[in-house]
Amino acid sequence: MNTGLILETISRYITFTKEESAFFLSLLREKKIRKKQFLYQEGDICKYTTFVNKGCLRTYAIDNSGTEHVFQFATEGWWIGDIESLKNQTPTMMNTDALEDSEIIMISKHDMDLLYEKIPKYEHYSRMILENAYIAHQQRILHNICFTAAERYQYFTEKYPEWSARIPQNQIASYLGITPEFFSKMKSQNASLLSKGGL
Amino acid sequence: MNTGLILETISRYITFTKEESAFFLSLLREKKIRKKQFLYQEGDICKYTTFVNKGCLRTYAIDNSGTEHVFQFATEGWWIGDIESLKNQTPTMMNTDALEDSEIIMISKHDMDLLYEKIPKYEHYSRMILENAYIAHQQRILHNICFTAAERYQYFTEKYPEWSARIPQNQIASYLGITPEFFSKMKSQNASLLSKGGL
DNA sequence: AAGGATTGTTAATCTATATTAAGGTATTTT
DNA sequence: AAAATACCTTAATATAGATTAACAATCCTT
Repeated sequence: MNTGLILETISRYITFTKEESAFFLSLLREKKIRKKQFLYQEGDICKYTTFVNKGCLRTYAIDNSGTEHVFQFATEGWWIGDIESLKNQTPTMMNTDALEDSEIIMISKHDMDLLYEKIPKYEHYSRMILENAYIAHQQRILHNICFTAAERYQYFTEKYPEWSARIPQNQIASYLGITPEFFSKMKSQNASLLSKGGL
Repeated sequence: MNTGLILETISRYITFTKEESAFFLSLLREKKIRKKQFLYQEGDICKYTTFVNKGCLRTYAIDNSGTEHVFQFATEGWWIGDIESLKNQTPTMMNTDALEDSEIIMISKHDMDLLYEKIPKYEHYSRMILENAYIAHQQRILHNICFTAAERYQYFTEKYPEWSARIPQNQIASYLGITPEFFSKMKSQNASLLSKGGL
């Protein structure tokens, strides 16, 4: 198993001793998941939190009329999972699947709790990344409330240039809360504005 | 200072020893804040996290055209604050003010860090309430994406019946992401649907 | 390399919600 | 208790973005 990325990611916040590191590594399970394959489907109870080692996953919800809405993406170095389902062991309302052939590392809820118990530092790590995730959500809510679709799109490309190039447009449109048709229209309007020297 | 509520709130997750409790209490500062008074304004760097002992506060952002958008409410027993500004010591993009004459308890960022250091348990408490806040945000994002205004309103009244009765409609409309005019229309349509036996 | 599936574009029409404007009721403040 | 402010409602009109539909351009897969 390739554990370089996950250890490096964590080491940005906390430093494991040799023993702690070994214990941590003993809890990891690797998994490969093919493009389009599901990791979780609506109704499942999430037992694992997931770290992406390679590839790209997404979670999305389906509304009453059957339309998919992307909640989050995760590429190399990102954690993904429905914290609500994981924390409360309730059925998730979301689907998680792979947008590319991917390689993931999973830790079970049980082992996470063990981790918090044995390595209190890990609680600190969790708080740090939770704070970051909370902040990202806060911004997303504010943007959905305060910005137009074009403004949200611009922010997205600036914040996630790599995703902007890597992830299909219809998926990004869904994340931004607009239809692929409108996304396309918006892009071409932006382009014509630019060519006319607008802005 | 009335510290009953804050101690009870925390005791739902962790148990302080006598000494820990005394240390914790030594870090609190009480403040009274009148209706309409600001606690923070856009551009301020938030130095304190805030617990509401009595009354009601709100945070809101102002968009490019000058419209206010409520991000969160907090009544008795709730924490309120811009975690981003507090964590990174960057200027906040939001305003926090009181909707009613209120009584709050504040802890400085410095003292919070002290708390995490001296009482590692408190890190656990923070992770727990952060997880809850994260989950609430996740739901709000999904609802904004998947639901109509009427559905969001219904969910709000079910989840926060007390707020629904206590907080002015124009503020709730803002929280839901709609205008007070549309809120009013929506309500009367719901009422007429009900009176005709619909649903 | 052909055929199907997936992804992206364009354009016409539609709809949920915004905007504007006006008047009505509470609730503070003086 | 008058005046001022805050809050709520109704209705006409406007608009950002959705929906539908048709067609290109990719990309997988055999």
